[in-house]
Amino acid sequence: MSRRDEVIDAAERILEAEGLSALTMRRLGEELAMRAPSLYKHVAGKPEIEAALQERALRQVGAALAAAGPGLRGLAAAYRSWATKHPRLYDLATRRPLRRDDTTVAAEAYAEEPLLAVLGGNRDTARALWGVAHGLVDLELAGRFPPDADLDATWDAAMRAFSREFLAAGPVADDADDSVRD
Amino acid sequence: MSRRDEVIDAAERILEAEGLSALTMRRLGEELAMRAPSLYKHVAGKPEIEAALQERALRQVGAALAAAGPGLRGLAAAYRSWATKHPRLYDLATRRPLRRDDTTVAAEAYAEEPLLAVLGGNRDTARALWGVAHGLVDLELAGRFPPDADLDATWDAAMRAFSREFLAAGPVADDADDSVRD
DNA sequence: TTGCCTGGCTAACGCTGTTAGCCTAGACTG
DNA sequence: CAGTCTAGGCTAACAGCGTTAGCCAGGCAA
Repeated sequence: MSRRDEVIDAAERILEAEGLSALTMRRLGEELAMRAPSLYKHVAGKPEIEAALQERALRQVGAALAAAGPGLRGLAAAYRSWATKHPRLYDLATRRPLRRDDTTVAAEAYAEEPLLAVLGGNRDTARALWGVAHGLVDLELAGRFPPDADLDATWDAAMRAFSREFLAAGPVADDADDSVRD
Repeated sequence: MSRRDEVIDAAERILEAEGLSALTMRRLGEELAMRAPSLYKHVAGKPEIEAALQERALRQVGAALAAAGPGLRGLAAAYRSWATKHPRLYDLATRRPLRRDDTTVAAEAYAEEPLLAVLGGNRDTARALWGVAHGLVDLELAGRFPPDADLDATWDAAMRAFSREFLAAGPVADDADDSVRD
């Protein structure tokens, strides 16, 4: 494992355990038993570290989705579950612009794949679905729903809506209790 | 207008014109022809300024929604339009935890009102709808959709799904081209 | 052996939010 | 009218941030 990978590993460890504000170059150096400026021998700067973590997060999400239970609800549950288990990583990965280079774009495509598979390749509905999932997770993680909100019910409402839409829109095998077309 | 309000005004101006990274205490002082430490005579610290801006943003969103065109699609269009016109304010308002005090909670309720009005008071579906809208806007603002994505089509797919769900769920008068029930 | 490159180090810079402590102008009070 | 208090400015300074410059030891290659 290259020294650079060790740096990224340590960054991930600190981020998950102590949060984004603890992820400083000096703290990172401490974790690796070196001084902060020495990190620059292995890494261009903090933005590069963050981009690497974004890429890792995308790959992890992709893997979680690929291993998800069947259909729309399985996908949604896997998404929400991964995000709430790795809130800081999710936060870093989605709450700031993605630096689009070859590796991040590849990771992005990888994460998107299971969605498209379920949706028969319909990109618009896939994006819409991603939108709900991200929106609900994002608001939940930011503590924007009132404490007494029943989020399971909220997700249920959203998924009910979307499974109808996808049934209407194209070839999706989900919990088909309905067949609608317009 | 109190001196404190002038500080918040200046902060809003700087945020909208120059972005979050430009919103520093020294820059803010400059805008008000004073030194940064003097700001602390009017405001407890930067977090308070940010919370005040969050509250303003919520009120503005609420007003935009209240003035929106009819039905679900009007609401969605108004939401997206406000957010893309005030990306930095939207960002600040939604991408970090809300400091819940009396004024922010009141502002939150105010912003939520038009949603609940359209949805006949169903909070779960309202939250789900908020989730999609926020998710799509958030991903758009963060530049997470590929440059060639047709976001109008994406919003359309989402709104189609949701108008069906709401028709099914309860008393909503929207662009009713369908009637589904399960 | 000599030279070079890798990967550590210290010192320092300019930026951030924030605190301590000083001072002055105006208002209020005896 | 004199005295006091306070609101609201100021400078100096601190700790922490990301980052750069420049130095130096160890290992490897010619």
